[in-house]
Amino acid sequence: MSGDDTMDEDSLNSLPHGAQLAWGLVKPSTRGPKGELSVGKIVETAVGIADREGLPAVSMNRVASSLGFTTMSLYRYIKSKDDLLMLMTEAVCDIQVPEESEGKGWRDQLREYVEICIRIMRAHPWFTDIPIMGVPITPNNLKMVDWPLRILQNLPLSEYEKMSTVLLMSGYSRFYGVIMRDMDRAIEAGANPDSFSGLMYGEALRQLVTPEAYPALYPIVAAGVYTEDDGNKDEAQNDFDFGLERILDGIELHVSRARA
Amino acid sequence: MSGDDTMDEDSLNSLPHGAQLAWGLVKPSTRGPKGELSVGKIVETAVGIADREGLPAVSMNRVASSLGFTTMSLYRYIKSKDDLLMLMTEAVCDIQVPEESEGKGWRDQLREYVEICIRIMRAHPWFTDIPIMGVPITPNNLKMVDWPLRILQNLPLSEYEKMSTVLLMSGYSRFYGVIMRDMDRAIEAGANPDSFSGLMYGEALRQLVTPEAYPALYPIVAAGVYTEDDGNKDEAQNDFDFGLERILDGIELHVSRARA
DNA sequence: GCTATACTGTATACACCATATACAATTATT
DNA sequence: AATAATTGTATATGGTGTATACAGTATAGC
Repeated sequence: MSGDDTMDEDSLNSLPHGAQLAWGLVKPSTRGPKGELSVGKIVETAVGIADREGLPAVSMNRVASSLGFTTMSLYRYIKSKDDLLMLMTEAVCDIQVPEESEGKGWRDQLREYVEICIRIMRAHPWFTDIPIMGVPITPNNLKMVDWPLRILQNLPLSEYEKMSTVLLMSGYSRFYGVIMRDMDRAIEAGANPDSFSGLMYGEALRQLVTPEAYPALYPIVAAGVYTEDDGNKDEAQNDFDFGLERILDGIELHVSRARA
Repeated sequence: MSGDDTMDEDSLNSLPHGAQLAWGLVKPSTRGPKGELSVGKIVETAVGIADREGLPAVSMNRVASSLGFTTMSLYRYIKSKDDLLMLMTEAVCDIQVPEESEGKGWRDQLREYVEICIRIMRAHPWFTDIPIMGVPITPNNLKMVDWPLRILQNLPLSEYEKMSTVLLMSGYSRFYGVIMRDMDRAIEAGANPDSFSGLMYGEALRQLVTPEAYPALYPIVAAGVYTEDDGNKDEAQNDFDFGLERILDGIELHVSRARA
């Protein structure tokens, strides 16, 4: 009945405009000239700029003029810049979720999940520059929640625990995504020889971090383990794997306890 | 000899100006009128504004006029806004590291570390709005690295593993700091009745998340487990504890393996 | 087919933002 | 007393997101 309809409409309209666009809830208009632009083109252009020049380069003006239009034309398609940012994250999360690879156990599958999360963040270094506004509410982003939940499906965990586990995994991904993004940036800056971008922080810290004030950190800084902006990727990979395996171990332990 | 001195000076000067200030490396000037402002006052004011009105409210103009000065006066003390942000994070990390509480084991101590990290982020919700520019290089922030390293000191882990573990713990803290910050914000917005701030997302998602497209997520959304912006803090606390215990379990397992 | 309507892209304007620069006032050193 | 450094300020520049008003255009209903 129509009462329900309007109620549904209302709750759908309460979504941010970006989310409404992502879900295909915005009806295309028939009257008036058909738009030469499109939400898709705008988002694609914005992602391209962000990929090449970083998130700060993505201004409404920049995106519009890249497309050969004026700034304000974008607002005929997108209500605000926040909506654009939401759609950008949505666009790069349009991945193909692997088939329910029967052979692999949940550990391998979770590793795969984390790996793909991080691949997204490294392919689009601006990704983690966009602050988390809240829980995912757009289709592709929700796929990135549904997928790991499916991996955990047959484990003896409560739904709260499953959700917690997914949060844990995605949090770990995001955190290391940030670290690897920073590392990539440092390497890139290092490749550019005339930007000495503070790779000498290590030397400065070696002077400032005294054994008295920082007894546990001192040997690490002294050994150069702390500031390896030099791009020792293998070590970062080891760090990453180490943490991931600890988390998986912890989950496995919990699962085996629950089974007993 | 003077050659070494200038080299040291150089490496110290390579630090961002904010870090130089934090380490007390900037010599006060003798000539000219003594400043009526001070770096301390500026940072304190900025932190106060951010605490009360959020990070976007912290503009150079706002900070300066709060102190009764003009915008540009701040630049006599601080080179850039980035430096101000760095000093803000430094200021709120000026915590007292607990004594080497002999009674407690490393698990309890790590829990304490995470707890304090999160307390900082909740007391200063803007904290996690500041993007991580790189590895900590200021005194108080380094204390927050030294402390957990000290907790791990006597465990049979390599220095790389210790560093990885600290990264893991601080990453987990930060991730949940973000979640709890968002939750606090949602509650605050909910307390303000005329801002219906999208607490109806749950209803919208219940329409959009179908069992076909999101088989594993569907029951969670349907049960209302997913979107509890309603401020069910206990559940968040459970989620948080659950993840933390899994991580600690994983570390403990690794340690006991290393011991064997 | 005509008209009313809704939509398009644009131009202009506004209120911010960080910060470069020039300047007068002030103070310690020479 | 003269010099030189440092302070706070006023002004200006080039950026940001976006509200608003407007002219042109394509469709819907008559």
